Amino acid sequence: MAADLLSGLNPAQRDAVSAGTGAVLVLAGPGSGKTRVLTHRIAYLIGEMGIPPRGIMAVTFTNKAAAEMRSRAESLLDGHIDGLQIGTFHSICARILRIEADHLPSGYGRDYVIYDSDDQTALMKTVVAEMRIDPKKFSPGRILNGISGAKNELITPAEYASSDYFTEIVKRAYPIYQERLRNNNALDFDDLLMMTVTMLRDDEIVRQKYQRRSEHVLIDEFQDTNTAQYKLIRLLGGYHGNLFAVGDEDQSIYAFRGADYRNVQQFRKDYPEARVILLEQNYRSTQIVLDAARSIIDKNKNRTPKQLFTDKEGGSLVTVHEAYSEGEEGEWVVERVRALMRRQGYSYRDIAVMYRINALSRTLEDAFKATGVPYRIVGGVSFYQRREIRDLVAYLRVINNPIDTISLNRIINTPTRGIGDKTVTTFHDWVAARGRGYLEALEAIANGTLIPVTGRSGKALAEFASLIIDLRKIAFPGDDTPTDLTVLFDELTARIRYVAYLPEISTTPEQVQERLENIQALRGLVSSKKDLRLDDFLADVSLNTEAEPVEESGEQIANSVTLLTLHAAKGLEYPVVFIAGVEDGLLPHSRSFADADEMAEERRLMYVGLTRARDHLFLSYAFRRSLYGESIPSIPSRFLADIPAHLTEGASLKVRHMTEREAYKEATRWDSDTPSRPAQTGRAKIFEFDSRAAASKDRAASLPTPTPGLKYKPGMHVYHPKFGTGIVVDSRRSGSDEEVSVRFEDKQFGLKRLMAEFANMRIIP
DNA sequence: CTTATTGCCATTTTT
DNA sequence: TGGCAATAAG
Repeated sequence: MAADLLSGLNPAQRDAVSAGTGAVLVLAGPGSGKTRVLTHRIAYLIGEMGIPPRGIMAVTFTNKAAAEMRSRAESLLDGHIDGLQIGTFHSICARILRIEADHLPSGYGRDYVIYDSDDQTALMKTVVAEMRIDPKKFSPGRILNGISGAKNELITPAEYASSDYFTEIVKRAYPIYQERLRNNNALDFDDLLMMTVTMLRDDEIVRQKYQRRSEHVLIDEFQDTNTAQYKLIRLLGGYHGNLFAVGDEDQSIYAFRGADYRNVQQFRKDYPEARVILLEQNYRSTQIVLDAARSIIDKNKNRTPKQLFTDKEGGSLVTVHEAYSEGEEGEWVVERVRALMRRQGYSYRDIAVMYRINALSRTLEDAFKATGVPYRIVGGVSFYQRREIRDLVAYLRVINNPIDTISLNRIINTPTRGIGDKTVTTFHDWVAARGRGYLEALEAIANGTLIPVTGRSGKALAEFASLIIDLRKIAFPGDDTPTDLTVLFDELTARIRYVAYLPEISTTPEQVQERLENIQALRGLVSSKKDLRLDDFLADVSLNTEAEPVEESGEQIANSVTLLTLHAAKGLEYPVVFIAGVEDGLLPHSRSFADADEMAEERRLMYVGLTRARDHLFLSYAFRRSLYGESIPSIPSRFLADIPAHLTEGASLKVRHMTEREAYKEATRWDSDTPSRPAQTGRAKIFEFDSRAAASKDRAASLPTPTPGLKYKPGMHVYHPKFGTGIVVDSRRSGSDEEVSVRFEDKQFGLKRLMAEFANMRIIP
C-alpha cells in the first residue's frame, strides 16, 4: 500500500505526503501536483498512519475543490472514507454553528439563515436610511466592505477604530447592522467564520470537542486565508498540532477579499519547527512558459523564491501581438484560434481567452459570435442569483424563519397581491409595537384574530399570512414526521401561481421558458435533497453559490473556447492560453498604480494567467481601446517588458520608427488644450515600446518602467493651475522629461498624463 | 402599483 | 457604452 501510494510521486511530493506529525508547510508552485499531494496525504494518514477518517479535517475555499478532493481521496482509499471531514471554510463553520447553536449569541437559533451579499445590501440600506446617511456618499456596499474587512480581522463593533470620516460611518453602522442581523436570525458569510472562531476561542467545552477530534487539519490554498480563517485552523489544530498547509504565495490574488498571503510567513513564525517543503517540479507547462512566468514573478519581493522546472523542454515562443483596436484584437484571437485548430489539431476546448476585467469579454464575444466559433463565458449570473430562484428560496426562508424580514419583504408582494410599501411599513411597525415576533403576528393575522391593516390591502395581507402559515404546517407537521421537501415546494409554487407570474417579469417568451427551466432545475435540486431538514437545505443552498444544476444545451458547450477572467482561471489549465488587454491600466489595473502591494498582486495575476498554459501563450494589447464609451490610446503593459525578448515573438511594432521628436509632440499635444479630452496623452510610450529590443537595451531609459528617483512619486499630492489638486498615480521617465500620471480630484479631469517640465505643477507637502 | 425616465457608474468575487 | 437603480409620472 505504501509503495503504491508513494510510488508515483516525485521526492518532494513524497516527503510531503509521508511527513510525520507536526506542522507542515507545502509551497506548491503552479502545476506541481498540489491536489495530488493533499489527497495522497489523506490516504496516507488513513491507510498508513491509521488515523480514523473522522479525525481528519480538510479545508478548502470552494465547493468544487472540496468535492474533487473528496472523490479523489475516496478512490485512493477504495471508498473507506466514512466520517472524513472535507468542506469549505464556510460550510465547516456553518455546520459547527448549527450543531452548537445553543452557544450562539442570544437571538440566534439553529434555524438561522445565511445572508448573501444581496441580502446584506438590502439590510444595510435599511441601516443607512435609519442613520440618515446619504447613500450616495456612503454607499451600502462600501460600508459593508468596511465591516467585512473588520470581521475578517476578527474586529468586533466595539473594537473597531475609525481613522477618518468614512471609517467613522462604518464604526457607527457596524453595531446597528449586527443587531439587525440578529433580529433577523441571520448571519452573513463573514459571521460564519468570525462566530465560529469566537466560539472556539471562548468556549472551553466546544473548543475541546473540536480540537480533540481534529487530529489532522489540512488546508488548501493557504495563501488565500484571511486572519479569521488562519485563526480558525490554528484553533482547530491547537490540541494535536498537526497542520498541513498547502499554498503558493505567488498565486495570492484575493487580497481585496481579505486574503493575506503573509499568513504563509506567519505560519513559519508560529510553527518554527514546521517542515517546509517546496514543490518545484511542474507537470503542466513548457520551459518557455515557465521562464516567461518566472520573469514576471521574480520581480516581486517578500516571497519564497522558487525554481520551477519541467521535463517539457523548449516549447513555442510566447506570441505578443499589438492590435489596432479592441475589435481587431478580438478578430486576431479568433483567427489564431482557427489556425490552431486547422494546423495544430487543437480542439476548441483546449483554448482559453483570459482578461483582467469582465468588460473585455464583450468585444471578444462579438468576434466569436461573428465567426460562429463556439465559446462559453465563465462567470455571469449564477443560478442562485436568478430572480425566480431567489424569489422561491425567499419563500422557503420565510417558511423556515418568519423573522427573516429581508426575505419577507422580497416576497410579501411577489407575485403581486396588492400589498404596497405603505401596507408593508404599517405591518412592520405593528409587529414591532406588539413585540411578540413575526411568527405569532402572522398566525394571528391568518386566523383573523388581529387586523393591523384594514380594507383591501388588509385582506391581501391576511391571505399572505395564511399562505405562510399553511405552508409552515406542511414544512413542520408537528409530529416528528420528516417532511418531503418536494411536497412543500410543489405546494408553494401551486399556491402562489408562480408560473403564471413569469410573463410579468420577463421580456421575451424565451425568457419565460428559461425561468421555467430554472424552476424545474430548482425542483430537481429540492427533490434530490428532499429528506433534509428545511434549515439544512437552505444552508446548503446558501453555501453552494456556484452550483449550476442546469446543464446548458449539449455539445456546443462541451467543446467550445473558454472566456474567463484571470481570477476565474486560477486552478485551471489549458493547452493554449490567450491573455487579452495586456495594457497598462488594465493589467496592471489603473486602480493599483498608487499602491505597491496592489501592484504586486497585479503581477501575481499576470503570473497566474501565464502559468495556466500547457503549450502556447498569446498575449495581446490594443493600440487604442474603447472602454466605457470612450476610445483611449493605450500603453502596452509594463509587465510585457519584463519578459525577456528571446522568449517572445511577434509584438508588431508598426510605428516604432517615429522619431523621438514626433513622439514627444504626440505625448504633449493633449496636455495643453482640450480638457474635454482627458487621458489622451502618452502615445509616445507606444512608439517607444519594443518588447524584443527591450532586453538588449538599457531598460530604465527605454521602457515604461516606474523609475524611482524622479521628482514625482505615487501618492504625492500636487496642484495644477488648470486642473486643480490631485494625487500622483504613476511617474516614469519619458525622453529627457518625466511623464506624470495624476488623478485629479475634479472628476471632470480624471486621470491625466502630463509632462513634468511643462505642466507647471506644484507638489503639495 | 406599474411603467418610463433619468442619472450614475464601471476591477477582480472561491463563500 | 450599457446596465441598473432610484425617481417621477400614469
